Amino acid sequence: EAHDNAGHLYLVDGSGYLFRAYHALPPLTREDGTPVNAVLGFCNMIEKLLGDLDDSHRIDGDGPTHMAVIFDAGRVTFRNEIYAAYKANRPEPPEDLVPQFDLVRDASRAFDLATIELAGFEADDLIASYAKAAEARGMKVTIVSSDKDLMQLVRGRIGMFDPIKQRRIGETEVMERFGVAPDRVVDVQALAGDSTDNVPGVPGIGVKTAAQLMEKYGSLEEILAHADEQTPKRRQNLTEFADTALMCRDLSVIDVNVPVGIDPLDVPLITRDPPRLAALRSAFEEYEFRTLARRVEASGGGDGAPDDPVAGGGDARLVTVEEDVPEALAMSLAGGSGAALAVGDAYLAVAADDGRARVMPLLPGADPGIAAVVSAAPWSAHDAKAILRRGRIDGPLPTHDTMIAAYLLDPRRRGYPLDAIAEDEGISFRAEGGAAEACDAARDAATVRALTPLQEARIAHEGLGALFHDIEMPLISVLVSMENVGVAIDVGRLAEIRARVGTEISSLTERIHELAGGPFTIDSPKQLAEVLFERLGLPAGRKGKTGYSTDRKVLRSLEGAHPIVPLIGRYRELVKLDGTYLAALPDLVDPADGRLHTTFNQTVAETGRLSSTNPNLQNIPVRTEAGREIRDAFVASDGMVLMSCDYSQVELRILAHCSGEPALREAFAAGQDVHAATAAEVFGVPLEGMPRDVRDRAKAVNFGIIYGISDFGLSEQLAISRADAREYIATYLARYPRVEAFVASTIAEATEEGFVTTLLGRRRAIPELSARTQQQRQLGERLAVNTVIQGSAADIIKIAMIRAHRAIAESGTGARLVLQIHDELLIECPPAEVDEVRALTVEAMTGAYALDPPLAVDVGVGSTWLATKS
DNA sequence: TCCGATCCGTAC
DNA sequence: GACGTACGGATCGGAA
Repeated sequence: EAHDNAGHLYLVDGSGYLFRAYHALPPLTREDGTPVNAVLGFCNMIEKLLGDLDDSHRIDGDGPTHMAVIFDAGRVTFRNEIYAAYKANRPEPPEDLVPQFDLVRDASRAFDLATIELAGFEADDLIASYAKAAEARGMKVTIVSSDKDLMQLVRGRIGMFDPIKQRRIGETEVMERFGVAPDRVVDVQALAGDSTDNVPGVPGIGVKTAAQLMEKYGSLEEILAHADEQTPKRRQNLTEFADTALMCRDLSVIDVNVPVGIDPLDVPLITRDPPRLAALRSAFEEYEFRTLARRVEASGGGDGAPDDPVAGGGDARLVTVEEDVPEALAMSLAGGSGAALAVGDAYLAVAADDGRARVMPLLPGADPGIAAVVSAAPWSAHDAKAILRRGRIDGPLPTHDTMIAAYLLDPRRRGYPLDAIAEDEGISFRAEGGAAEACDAARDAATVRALTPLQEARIAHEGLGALFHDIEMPLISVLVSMENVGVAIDVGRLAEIRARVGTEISSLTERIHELAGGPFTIDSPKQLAEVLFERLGLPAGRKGKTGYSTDRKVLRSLEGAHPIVPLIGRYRELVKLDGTYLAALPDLVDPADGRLHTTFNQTVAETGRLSSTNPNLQNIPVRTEAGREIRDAFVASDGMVLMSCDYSQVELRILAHCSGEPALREAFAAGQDVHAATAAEVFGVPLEGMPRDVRDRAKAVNFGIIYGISDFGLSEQLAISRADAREYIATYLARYPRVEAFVASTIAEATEEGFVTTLLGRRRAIPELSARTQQQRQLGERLAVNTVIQGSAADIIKIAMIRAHRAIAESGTGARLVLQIHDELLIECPPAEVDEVRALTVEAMTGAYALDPPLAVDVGVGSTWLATKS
């Protein structure tokens, strides 16, 4: 505030960066054999830093006024007097790095930067001292380093910049990393240890535990004083390692007043000084850094640094970039036939018909320009959902999305980056006339524009037009809406469950270690196998690539053989819930509205299903009691209820429909329990008084059919012999001959055509069917059958989502779609409107496709997600 | 320090 | 070798 004009000192951790650069770059020598890879890395970093800082200087007036590069000098410092082993495990520097120490100091001076080192002190100490001195003079300080040891210095006007990750580090980032304020980082490190600095820490305590303890007790001393409140093992460790921890903390503290030799504040930063540029250029030429030398030359000439002309590819088409404002952009698009859009971090680009691209700068956060442009004319884009979300809007929809089109044309790809898709179609653009980021956006927009007609033609040719235009494209705005709405979660409830689960995990850990005869990492399958099968002598079962399996099936077979086995099972269950849900979900709550906002991915699953990430809300537990507690923490927002609408047996209904199997269709028509009906058919057991386990076996067979059955898989699932499994399958197919025919014809057709097709025309190529090995071909057969069924179900629920979204919107009710979990739609609804919303959603879902047997939907209402499952 | 492979376990 | 589709956490070991 009062210090606006005091200046801004940048302190570069030269030694830290030199080592990083050395390891990051391949060996590289000058013609005379001198190694220079680390010097090159260093120069590139400084160059980038100065370039970036020019930008920031221009944008917010926060650029550096002073800059110094600090190096370590010598390997022995005053810390070795305190602790002889300090950094003792740090190896001698590699041979080809040593000669670069001097070169890099020269390079630093060539940049005309204050270049500082002092015998007996680490760079960290010098940095801390200068930072403190500058702070006292009211200056801002930025420490340029990736070294976490320096994070303790962050406070007020002192921040960090990580040149590797290119991000600023303030107090918030330090809190994220260590769970405590910067000035307490040393306490956490003393507890958790740090292998790179040979700091041992206290066994069994990592950063997370250390942060929890700090949260509770406030300081290392207090934690040690209250060791008796911990579990026995931890108490012992804390007591035993108390002295080490205290010493380590003292070693880690950077708080030194170094006798300053050169004051960096005496060296103001000059970036565009001609003599400096000349010196720099000659230094680069001496190192034979030709690219850097050329860049200096160019910047000295006064013109902006030109892009590498080769970068865009030899035959790339040229797009000229022009900056514009949203109003003008929207005006120019109005009445036009369509525009291709691309959004980068900072720019929206629009490709026009004349080979030019207009770009407009975007504000951070919601930029109203996006809404203006997408509303002005028909548009297309690559990943339109991302653009709509960037603009915080859910429409108007584009007419074409190149990412989704590419997915429909080939759902087997691992990803759909625009440049890769374009390259496959022989499309290549380069852009000129704007900032690098603007050019990137412009190039993407031009690419989308060129790609669109090619894809449209292919979509039509493959019979994918209806699926694309009537299902996948309209689905985009449904997904945008659902992602924006999010789902409410009771964080307090989660914390309460977590506390309970944590206690049980601790006691399980203790008892397991006791029974094993000593501590080990239970989470490590390798160590667990060693304990179970060697130390305890239990019979080992299956082997994987690296050793004996310890998965649930193996553990179950060991039940009763040793008391440790059930404890491990329970431990696994709770650790899974803790790590995957209880610990992770609260961090992903949006502070703006206290809700979880997942991302639905429309182009990942090869069958056409959606997937959900960040967090994945399609695998929230429901099967075990402990898991259900987590589902119970998903709640309706105030004054609303949750409504869950599930398709009943949708995949088996699709199987019945596609096969035309009368017995199956009749079972559905009669409203029977289809698994029980199957049991009656296959095992000859009367429906009345059907035993649970018989029904369950039939259920497994039904699922087996859907997954593409094999005797091996079914035998594993049911823990029966392969011969018995084979028998089950044979009987099933004999009782349901049309299912057998459907499976056979699906495989035959897939083999013939090379792909399968779902009810709505979605395609998936199955190259496995013409593979060399029988194993691969059998996999192909299973994929063929499963894809038809799972993919058709995916098509149908996507239609249902569009219909339900529209029906809800038109109803004027306050309901809204919240989640899709493959065969379920979760809706948030005002209680007074439950009946209306239930009716219209059921209609939207059952009417999505004329299936025979018809689609059926089960609905549950409750105040939590769990409660909807009556 | 980072990243991929592996193992394991949640969901439908 | 392992009945389908996903996502993600933890460990471990090699590479940068």
